[in-house]
Amino acid sequence: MLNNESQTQNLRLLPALKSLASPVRLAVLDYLKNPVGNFPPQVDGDPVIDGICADFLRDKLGIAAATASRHLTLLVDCGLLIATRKKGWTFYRRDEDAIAQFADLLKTTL
Amino acid sequence: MLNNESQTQNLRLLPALKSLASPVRLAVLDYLKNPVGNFPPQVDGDPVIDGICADFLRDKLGIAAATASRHLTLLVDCGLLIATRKKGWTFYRRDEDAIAQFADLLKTTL
DNA sequence: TCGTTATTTAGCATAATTGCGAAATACTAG
DNA sequence: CTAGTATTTCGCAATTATGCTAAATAACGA
Repeated sequence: MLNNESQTQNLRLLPALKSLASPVRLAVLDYLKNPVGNFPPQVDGDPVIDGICADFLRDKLGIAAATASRHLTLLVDCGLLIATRKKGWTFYRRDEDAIAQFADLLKTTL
Repeated sequence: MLNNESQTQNLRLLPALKSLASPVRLAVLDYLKNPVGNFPPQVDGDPVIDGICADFLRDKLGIAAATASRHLTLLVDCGLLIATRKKGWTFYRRDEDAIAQFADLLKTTL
C-alpha cells in the first residue's frame, strides 16, 4: 500500500528534498547564511532584513541570470527562501523557521 | 569563492539528498522502518537483523526488478541502507546510525 | 514618456534520471 | 554438474533537470 500515513508524511518532504539535491541551490542557501559577509553592500535593500538581490547571487554563482532565477524560484516555491520585491529588485533571504522545521521533520520522519 | 569551508560541508550532504529526492526511495526507507509488519515472513534472512530481500521490496514498490535494484543500490551507495548478501538473496535494511547522522548534519549545516 | 536596468519567461540543446525487457551473473539445491 | 531462482548489468526510450541566449516584463529615474 503506497498511501499509508507515514508514506504521505514522507512525501511532504519531497519538494524540499528535490530542491536541496543540487549543488547550486545548496550554495545559495550557504551564501545566504552570511549575507553581509558574502556580498557587496546593497543600496536599496537590507541584506539581513530583505535579503540579497538576484543579481548578486547570479554573480556569486557564476551562471546566467535566467538560470539563477530558476534556481531561486525553486527554493522559494518549496518554502526554504523568501522573496521580497522592492524598487525593481528581488531580494532573497533564508526562511530560517521553515528550514529548521524541515530539518526537524526530516529527523523525525526519515 | 565556491570552495569555502561551509560549502564543502554542504556538498557532503549532496549524495544522500539526491538519493532522498525520489518518492520511490523515500518509500523504500519508509517500508523498512517496520520490516516485520510490512513484508511477508522470510525464511532465509531475519527481517530485522538482515533486512528485506530485494524481491519483496520490488513487489511492494510495484516496479521492475531491474529498476528496484538500481534504487536500492543508490541508497546503499550513499550510506543510508546496508546490504547483506546471504544464500543467494540480498537483504536490505536501514542504517539507522547513518540516517540519524545525516539528519543531524543537515540540521546543523543547512 | 522614454530609456535603462533587473528579473522572468520562452525556446532550445544537452545531461541526468528513471523506467522497461533481455541478457548476464551469482548462488542454491539437488 | 545441472537446473532453477534471485539479482544485477546492459541497452534503449521517455521524462526531467539544467544550462544558455533572446525576448518579454517590471520598475525606476530623468
